[in-house]
Amino acid sequence: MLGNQLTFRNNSISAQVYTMLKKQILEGNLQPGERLIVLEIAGRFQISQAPVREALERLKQEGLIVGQPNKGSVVSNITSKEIRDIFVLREIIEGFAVRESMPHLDKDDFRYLETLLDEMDEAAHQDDMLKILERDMEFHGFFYKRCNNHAILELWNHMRSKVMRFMAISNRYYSTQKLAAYHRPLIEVLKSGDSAEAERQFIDHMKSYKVIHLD
Amino acid sequence: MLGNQLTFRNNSISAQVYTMLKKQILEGNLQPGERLIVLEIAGRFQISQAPVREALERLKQEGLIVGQPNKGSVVSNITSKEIRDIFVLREIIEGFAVRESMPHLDKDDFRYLETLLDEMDEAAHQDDMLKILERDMEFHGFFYKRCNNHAILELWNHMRSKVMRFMAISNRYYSTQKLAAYHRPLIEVLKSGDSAEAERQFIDHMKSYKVIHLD
DNA sequence: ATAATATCGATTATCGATAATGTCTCCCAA
DNA sequence: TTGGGAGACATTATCGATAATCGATATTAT
Repeated sequence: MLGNQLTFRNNSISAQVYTMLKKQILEGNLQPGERLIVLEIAGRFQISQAPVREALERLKQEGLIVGQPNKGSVVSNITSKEIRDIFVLREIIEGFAVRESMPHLDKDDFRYLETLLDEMDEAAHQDDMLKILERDMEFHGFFYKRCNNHAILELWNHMRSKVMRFMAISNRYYSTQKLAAYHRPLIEVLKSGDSAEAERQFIDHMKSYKVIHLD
Repeated sequence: MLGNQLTFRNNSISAQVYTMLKKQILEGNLQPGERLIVLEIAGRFQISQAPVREALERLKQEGLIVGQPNKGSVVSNITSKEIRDIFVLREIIEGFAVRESMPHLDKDDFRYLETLLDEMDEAAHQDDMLKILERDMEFHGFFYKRCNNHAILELWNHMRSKVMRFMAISNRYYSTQKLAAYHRPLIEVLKSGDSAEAERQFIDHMKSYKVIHLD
């Protein structure tokens, strides 16, 4: 089920377990409802329970797994209501993030964003759903990083896991072929410098996401 | 330093340690920079390291403590930039939360909010700073709970720890005597049912907080 | 037959000990 | 004088074992 091996390079064992489990969950290899049993995981990687417990604790905090005391953990389910809530929140926040970051954007930034879209197209060509998603997250995350508000960046990191996971689970892959194309106009309006219009377009973009993924 | 005893009632040991440490941090009894040493805490409560480590892990996730690997944990510092960021975020979110919850408010809700303000006044009379803060958080939290958006509620819970902690640490207690009075007009506008005006007033309220606490 | 209780297997929660890591001091040599 | 390395110490990270808990099933009493 989890084929990978731990590499034991720089990080602590618990960090490696955490990273590996998170990856499996985000990519949908570990399905909602699937149980995560401490001794079993520890046995598979030839490690003791402690680091596994620590990794699970972190995942629990992030909401990727849930568990009642003395009853173990399962990969959490993610309802479309939850995702809808997140998209509503994004509508509110992302406009702000774009507006705030715009004044600081330069040519390199635009080039970077365009690179992301190119890679998205490339990934679409290879039907690499995960890569498409990652680039999409990176594109939007860019503004959260640049809006100079740590609370908002933190919020984004939290939302991102859930959004990625939902997209990876829900098999609504249609339209991801055209995802890059949907984004290109956004770069244009950013270049124009009209921040009110940019904010409006990002919000519309957000709304169309909701339609694509939730209706 | 930590006088309390664990009660060993319903909850797991780790949950009790977590609750107790969190309380100490939020109330400012554990100051930023203070070290949290696993063996020392375990020794004080006559328990082993495991539950302490688990509690610290949770606090770390919440941002109440920070620590580098192999170097232990200290109570995190909280900068006024961070708080400012949070207040900016609240300005954006709280208006929405109020607007969304307004249609569902009834007489009991208004009464409840008024009770909170009464208790706030009472606490001010007793110079019970902590109680004032708790009621303030409860007042604002009310709308996050009622806006029917789980992501926003979660966000609030996260912000709340930091706000409470900052207020408990910063010794800017002035004006808390009048805090309830500042809130009463908000209830009036809620009763009026004019949601655009309510949103506006809550945002203003937010802005005046910023002034009070950060300038 | 049914309800209450005892037992069992699986798993988590907790324990106490050992290994690994980082920090500090002190000593010595360049 | 100073820089750097050997230890000593403090602390975390990891370990493997035991205790506590849960759900299911078997057993007993009525």
